[in-house]
Order: sequence, then C-alpha cells, then structure tokens
Amino acid sequence: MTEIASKKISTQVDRQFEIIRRGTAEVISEEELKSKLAKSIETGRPLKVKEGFDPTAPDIHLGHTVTLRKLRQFQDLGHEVIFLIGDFTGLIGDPSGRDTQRKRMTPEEVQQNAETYKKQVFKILDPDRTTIDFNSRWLKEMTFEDVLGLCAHCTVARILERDDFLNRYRSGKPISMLEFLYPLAQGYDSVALEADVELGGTDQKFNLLVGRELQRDYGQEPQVIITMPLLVGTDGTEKMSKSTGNYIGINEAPKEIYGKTMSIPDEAIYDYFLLLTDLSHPQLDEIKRDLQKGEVNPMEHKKALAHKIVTIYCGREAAEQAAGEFEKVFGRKELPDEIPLFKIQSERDSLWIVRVLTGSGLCSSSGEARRLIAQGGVYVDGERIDSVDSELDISRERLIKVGKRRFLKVVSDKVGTASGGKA
RNA sequence: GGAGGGGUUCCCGAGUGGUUAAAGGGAGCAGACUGUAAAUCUGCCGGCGAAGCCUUCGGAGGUUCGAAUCCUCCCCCCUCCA
Repeated sequence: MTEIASKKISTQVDRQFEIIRRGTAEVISEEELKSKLAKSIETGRPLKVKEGFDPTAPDIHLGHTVTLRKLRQFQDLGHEVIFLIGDFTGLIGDPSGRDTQRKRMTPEEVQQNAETYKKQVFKILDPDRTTIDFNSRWLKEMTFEDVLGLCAHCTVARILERDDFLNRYRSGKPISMLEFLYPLAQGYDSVALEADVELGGTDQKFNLLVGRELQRDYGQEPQVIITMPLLVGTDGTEKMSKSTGNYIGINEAPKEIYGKTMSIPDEAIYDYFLLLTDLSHPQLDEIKRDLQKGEVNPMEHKKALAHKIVTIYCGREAAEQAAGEFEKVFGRKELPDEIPLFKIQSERDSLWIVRVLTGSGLCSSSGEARRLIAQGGVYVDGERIDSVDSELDISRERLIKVGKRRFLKVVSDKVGTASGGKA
C-alpha cells in the first residue's frame, strides 16, 4: 500500500471514530475499534454491529433510541447492523427477576412483537442495512452438552461480579439459574453472529464483556463493545423504562412527546441533547454553559429540545404544532386546539358532578373526583367547582378542565347527537 | 436432608391481637408559586352519593367479641449447615 493510501485510510478511520465515540460511556477498546475500522475501510467489508433486544416490550421509547441512533450512525458510515431479538428466553419464559409475571411466549407472539419492533425501529434505522435476527435460531438447536460446554467458560465468581447480581445476592433477592446463564447466552449470540461490535447501555457492560471472552475462547477476534449512558426518564432519576412509567414513546402523539419532554427536570436537559440529538460539540458546550450560568432560562433550551425530538419522530410541522399548543395551554393558559367531546348517557338534563367526572373517564373513581374537586382542580366552563355536591346541567355542551392538562367537552347523550357538537 | 428468616397497599418498607385503610419514603395527582407538564412549598393518595359501609396485608381453613398480627395446612423466596 502506498503511503498516500494508508494516510487516506487513517483519516477516514479518525473521522468514523470521532462520530462513533460521541456520547458513548465507554468503548472497549478504542484501539481495537480503530483497527477494525481500518480493516473494514481497507477491505470494503462493513463491520457487523449487533445489539440485542428483549422480545417482550415492543414499545420503543427515547431510552432505546440512544443506542439505536448510535447504530444508525454506524449504518451511515456504511456498516451493517444486526438487530437481534432475544426471543429464546421469551420462548422459555423466565420466571425470575423483578418481573415475576413474565410468562412464556408463543412463537406467534414473538413474531408479532418482532413486527411491531420493525415498524418502530425503522423510524431510526436504515432498513437496507439492517438484519433482523432471532437468537432462538441457534440457541434452540444447542444440546445440553453444548450448554455445558458453554458454561465451562465462565466461573460463578465471575458471574457474581455483575453488579446487579451481587446486589440481589447480598440483599437476599432471588436469582434463577436461567438468569445466571443469561450472560452466557447473550455472549454466545456474538459468537454465532461473529459480531465485530456490540452496543448496549452501561448496564449491559458485563454481558457485552462475556461476549468478548467467549468469542476469544471460540477462536474469534473479540468484539468491540460500546456502552451508552442510560437515559434518565421524565422523573429525572430513574432510568427510562416502560415499567416505571417515566418514558417517552416515539410512537406517541407529538404533543405528548413535546409535553413530556418539557416535564423533564432542568438538570436532564444537557444529557437529552447529548444523547437524543445530533448537536455538535460546540453547540452542546454552549448549552452546558447557559445552563450553568443560569442567565438563559432553561425553559428555552428545553423547548428547543422538545421541538427537535418531535421533529425527528413526527416531522417539523408536527413539532411546530406541538410547540404552539404547549405555549397556548401552559404559557397562556388557554384552551387546546382540539378537545374531544364525550356524550354521557343520561335521561336527565342534570347530573351530579362526580358522576360526570367518573362517567366520562376523566376520573377513575369517585374518590378521585371528590379529591380533585376538594383541591380546586376541577373547572367547568372556566369556573372552579367548589362543591362536591354540585349538579351539572349537561343538556348543553360543557367544557370540563381537570388539573392543568385534562380537557373534555361533555354533553348529555340526549342532545348533540345530530349536531356532532362541533366547537 | 437439617436449622432459621421472610412474603404488607403502584414500588420500597414499618407494623406482631383492638387506637390500623395500615408509619415512613418514592412514584403519581392537585393547589400555590413560577420563565416550563423544571425546581420549591402545601395537600391528597383502596372502593362506595361517603353517615357509615365494603374490600385489602402470599393462598385456604381455624381460634377470638375482634386478626396483617395467634394456630393448622399449602405455595413461593432467602440464609446457614450437609
């Protein structure tokens, strides 16, 4: 190879490396990554970049997108992504861990979840450079002998090093053998796929490392592992996840995505920019400075953030609309553009306010309705309801507001059926 | 196989016969404030048109005027010993 050619490669390597490194928590190891990149550029063979996904939760939220976006960057650099659905444990049905309800899934269910995944995931990934695979393809074929052979590669002490295992073990929480084997199974995925790179959240570090070791034991060049920081949820402390309910789904309505983003604590703004958008380092630094100095209202940055995120998943127009709506409802305390109409079944013109709230679904129980009224959180046509015993005339359309952001028009089913109640 | 500890409301976690719909924290919700569905403060936080009543403390029985608390059996988990 000429000197010029090798120089060219090394520039390319540096360029790719910088893109890949942005926002990562850890790259093990950077040197290996560079050498893999160099080889790939040299030979024209794309790197196989793998990430595994749980088959049970096909609701993709911003937390997932942190690594997905990183995968996309690999694709844009010409590499191949393997989106691996860990259906095997789903087929077995792991009875342990936090989620004791996790039950055995049928192949049909797994297939269905995979379809849902596809629909959502290609909002981020490039379908042409993505291979979707299932680890049951090789794990199911393994004999007990194979499994034992695999187990011999890892010691109990090594497995117990894993932080969450150790914590659970120490605090007397159950760990099933299946969970113990889990890292090995995941690691073996890398062997089966001959992965060059594996991505995951920082909580996956251990599993990813096992993959490296197994590959080495099976005579392969170990994969590079890249961990991404865990995105905090809307509560600002817990990791974003479906089960804690602090997530922002990429399939949600634009105004929900916008509003939920606005509800993150100010401290989380920087991380969100870093992990969820393509802002350059100078831009990120500027935001960091602003937030630290406190001269710029953090809200402004948060609005920009919310706008960007909605733009990515719903388009610019939807973002404009969501921003406008937010401004209107929470800035100027006006009514949202569209308020659904609920026709409540009643033969009378007048109905007890609590009945209206529960009957329309605004409140889940009459206790909640009473509480809300008592606390001054219920308005009808702009007037605060001050008595739990109030009757409401619903022969005409009434606008009910509960708290800051629950709006509903209610009317008796007797009237308005023909008119449709347009506002 | 033996010995001991434990399963509490959305989550964590107190409670060992009545004063317990069950401390405390978290989450959630509301109000106030505000530049934000940030932060902070205050309040609410099983169900019932709410006086009172009903359901809840792993499951099923039992003791008692009265049980999350005591007894029996069962299920599940943990620790130590082998």
